[in-house]
Amino acid sequence: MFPTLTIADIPHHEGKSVTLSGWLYSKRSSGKLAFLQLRDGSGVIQCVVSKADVPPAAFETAQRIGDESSVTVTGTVRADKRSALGFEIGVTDLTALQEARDYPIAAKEHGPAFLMDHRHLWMRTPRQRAVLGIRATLIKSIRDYFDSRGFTLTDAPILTPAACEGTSTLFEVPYFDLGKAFLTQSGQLYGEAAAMAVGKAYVFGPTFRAEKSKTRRHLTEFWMVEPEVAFMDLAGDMDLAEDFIVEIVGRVLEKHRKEIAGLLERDIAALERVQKPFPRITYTEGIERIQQARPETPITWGDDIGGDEETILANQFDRPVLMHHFPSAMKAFYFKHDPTDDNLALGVDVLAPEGFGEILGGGQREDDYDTLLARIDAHKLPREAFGWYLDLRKYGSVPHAGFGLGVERTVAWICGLHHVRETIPFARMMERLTP
RNA sequence: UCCUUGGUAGCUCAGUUGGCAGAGCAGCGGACUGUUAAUCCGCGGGUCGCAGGUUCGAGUCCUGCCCAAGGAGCCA
Repeated sequence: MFPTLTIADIPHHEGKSVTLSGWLYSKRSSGKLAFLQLRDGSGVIQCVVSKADVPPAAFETAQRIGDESSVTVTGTVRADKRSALGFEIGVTDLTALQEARDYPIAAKEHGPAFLMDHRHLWMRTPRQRAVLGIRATLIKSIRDYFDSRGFTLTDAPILTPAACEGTSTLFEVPYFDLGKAFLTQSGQLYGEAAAMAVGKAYVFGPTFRAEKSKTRRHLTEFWMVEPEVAFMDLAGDMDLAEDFIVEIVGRVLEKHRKEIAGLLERDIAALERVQKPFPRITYTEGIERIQQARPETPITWGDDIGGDEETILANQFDRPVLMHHFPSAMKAFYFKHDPTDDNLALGVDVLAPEGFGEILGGGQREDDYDTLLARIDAHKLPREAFGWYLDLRKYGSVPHAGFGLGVERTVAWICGLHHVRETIPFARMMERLTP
C-alpha cells in the first residue's frame, strides 16, 4: 500500500508525521545532513535527513542515491521560512524503490535537440510539468466552454478518404481493399454535417499535416478544436471566437497565475488584457497598416500575410486582433464569398499578440448547392468525393459558420513559449518521431 | 524543397597562422550539521558528425554525404 498523500497537500499536515513517495529531484549533502528535494508530480518539497534522526541504512541510502531515484520518505511536516513551499519534512525514515544513476538531465543548460531526445525525462522538470498542466487546463476549459453552451461533441474520423481542402500534403495509410486512406487534416467538413444534426457541434481531436514545415509554429501532429454552428454568419462567428478566447484564457489564468508568472516568467498583464472587445480589421485594412508600418518592403493586396507581417499587425494592438474578409483566392473552396464583392471570402483569423501568430482561423461556409459545386470544379477537386458534403446543401441548407483553434499555438501564447514543441507531451515534427 | 548557422568529453562550449585534445558543469572517491545551480580536495572521461582528398603533419584547408537549430513557402 502506497501513501495517498501528495506534496501539494503538505501544508494541511503541519506538525504531523507523513509518508510520501516520489522521485529525488536534486540533493545536497554534508557529512551528517542531507537535503533531498522530493518531487511527486504535485510539487516539490525539501526533505532534511539528519544522521542522528534516521536508521544508519536510511542515511546511507540518502547519501548514495542519484537524481530521479524513486523513494518513500517518512517524516514530520514543519514550517520553515527557508523552504520555497513554506514547509519541509524532517525525515525519520527513507527507503529507495529504485536507485537511479547518471540521470542525463542536469539542472544546467541543455540544447533543444538534447532535451527533445530526452523528452520522456525532460517532462519531469517543474517548468515542463507546469506547461503540461496548463495544456490540460486549457483543454478542459475548451470542453467546458462548449459543453455549457449547448454544443454537442461530435468526433470526426481520423482516417479519411480524401483531402478536406485538397491543398495540404496528407499522410497516407493502406486501407484494406479500399486502397489508401489519409490522416485527417481537419474535422471541419464532418463538423458541418454534425451541425446540421445537432445545431451546435464541436470537433476536438488530433490533426495531421504532412507538409515539410520546419518552424517554431509547426507540428506534423497537433490538436485542434473546431466548433461549427448552424444559423450563424461571419459576424456571429467572430463574436463566438472572441467570447471563447476571453473565457479560456481567463480560466487558465485563474488556475495557473502563479506558475505562468513565476516558473514561466511570463508577462501576466498581457494576458489580463485579453478582454472584449478585440480590435477587428479587414484584410484590406491589414495590408494598408503593414504598408504604412513597413514602407521599405512593399506588400500588395492579394499577398499572403506571413509571420513577419502578422507580428507587425499584432504589435499595433494590446490584445488579440480579428482579421476578416480575405481575398477569396487565398481561402479554401468552402468559404462563402461576400455577397457584395465576390473577390472577398467571409473568413476570419485571430492573431495572438506579441508575435505568437495565428491561433484561430474560420469563417462562414458556402451554403448554396450550385455555388459550392462550381467552386469544387474550379478548384479541380473530385466531385464524387464531396457527394455527402454537397448533400448538406441539398437537404435543408442553412447559413453556418465555425472556426478551428490550434491548441499548441494557444498554449505557446499563454505560456510565452518560443516554440510549440514544448506545448505537447510528445511532439511530432518533420525530423522527429521519437521518443 | 530552398536559404542561413552549426556538429569537439554525459551536458554547455573554447580551440589562434595547419604543429601534443581543453575549460566549466555533471559523474566517481574523500571532507563538511542548514544547503538552495552548496563549498573545498582528488580522479576518470574523446571515432573532434561520416567518407574521401591536400599536406611531413588536419579539430583547423578542400569535396561529398548525414544530422541539428533557425527561417522561407504552407498552415492552426
